[in-house]
Amino acid sequence: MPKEDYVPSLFQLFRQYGYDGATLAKMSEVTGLGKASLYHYFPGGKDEMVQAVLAYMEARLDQHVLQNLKQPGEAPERLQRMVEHLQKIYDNGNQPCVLAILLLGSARDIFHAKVQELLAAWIGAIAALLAESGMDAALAQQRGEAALITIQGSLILAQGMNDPSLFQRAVRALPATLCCSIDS
Amino acid sequence: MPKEDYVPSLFQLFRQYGYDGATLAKMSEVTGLGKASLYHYFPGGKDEMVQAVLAYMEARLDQHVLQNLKQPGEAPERLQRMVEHLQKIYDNGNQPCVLAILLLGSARDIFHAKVQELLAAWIGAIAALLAESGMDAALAQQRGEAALITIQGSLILAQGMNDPSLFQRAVRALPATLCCSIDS
DNA sequence: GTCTATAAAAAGATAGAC
DNA sequence: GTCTATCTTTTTATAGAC
Repeated sequence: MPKEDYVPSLFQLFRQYGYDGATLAKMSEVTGLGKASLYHYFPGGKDEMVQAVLAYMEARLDQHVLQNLKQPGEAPERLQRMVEHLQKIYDNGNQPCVLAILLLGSARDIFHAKVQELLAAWIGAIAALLAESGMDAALAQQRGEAALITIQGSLILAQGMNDPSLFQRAVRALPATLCCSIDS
Repeated sequence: MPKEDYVPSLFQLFRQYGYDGATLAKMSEVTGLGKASLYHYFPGGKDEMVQAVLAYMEARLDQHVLQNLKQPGEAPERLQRMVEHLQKIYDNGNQPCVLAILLLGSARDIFHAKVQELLAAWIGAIAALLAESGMDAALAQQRGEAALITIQGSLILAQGMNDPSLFQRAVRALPATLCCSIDS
């Protein structure tokens, strides 16, 4: 089996338990591999596994989010497609974001550069879309940041209040809110 | 020394490293106490320390946030006072929220009930303030949730983009946004 | 490639002296 | 109340057989 086959399980594990909480014992459990076999696929150990997980997240973002933002169509429709894919990636608000959990906690320093890169690309793609449809560039950037604030914040709150609908409602409102011409 | 004197150091440690990342060695370091002394103050070990940290967070929320929301005055002014205290608690966006880091990761199940209680009280206080100034109760609740989404999301993004001003701008906009009468 | 076995280090926790 | 010393368990990581 190519090692990519094990990455989705590890992705799920790291988003749920974080860097310190995801032990080799749990990895062994979710992949069905012995500890020694994990080191066969990932000689660098835990850190290399997280890098693979981040690469997997990057690919999902590219395919399912950024690509949709670049498709033809009106801005709200394109944002609408992004929102639909977000629901899948975050299981309708039931699953946390792996970027957030890697930013908080002791692993922050190790992976911060990559996480920042992914967040910046995401924000930039939304800003580009809005600017393309006539919005002022600075405002478009602000709105891109606001979109990520809403996504990350609603995921946290959905976890905290045990209410995934908080995430669903928040992201469903995004297409209209981001394109809205009034106020800051 | 009463054990309360050590809680602020532990609070700082847990918000930075999370449950799994905050080891007894680090606790010993930040408090200046030996491991055995930590168990003298907190016989229940790590979990009891986190509970003390959450109680400390609850007290800060009560004193600095909820109390200000209940003071006399117009709604935007009262929200403004909350925002000023938030800047202190989160060090102008440079420090993460202990509630968020305890929600993400392996400790979620242990402390979820308490974290949910604190989030709910916070949301409820904002909703009560808005309802008091004439807003529809359901909308006020939505706005309270939106406020927490913005706070938590902007803290995540401030960490991720290494830009505390993301938090500062987001929370400074809150008083006007929450009281705004248009749209949803 | 996958396993068993094992080593080495770190973490959580306790006993008992002072 | 604080410490040193110690113990137990967990975690990370590797060696080597199949």
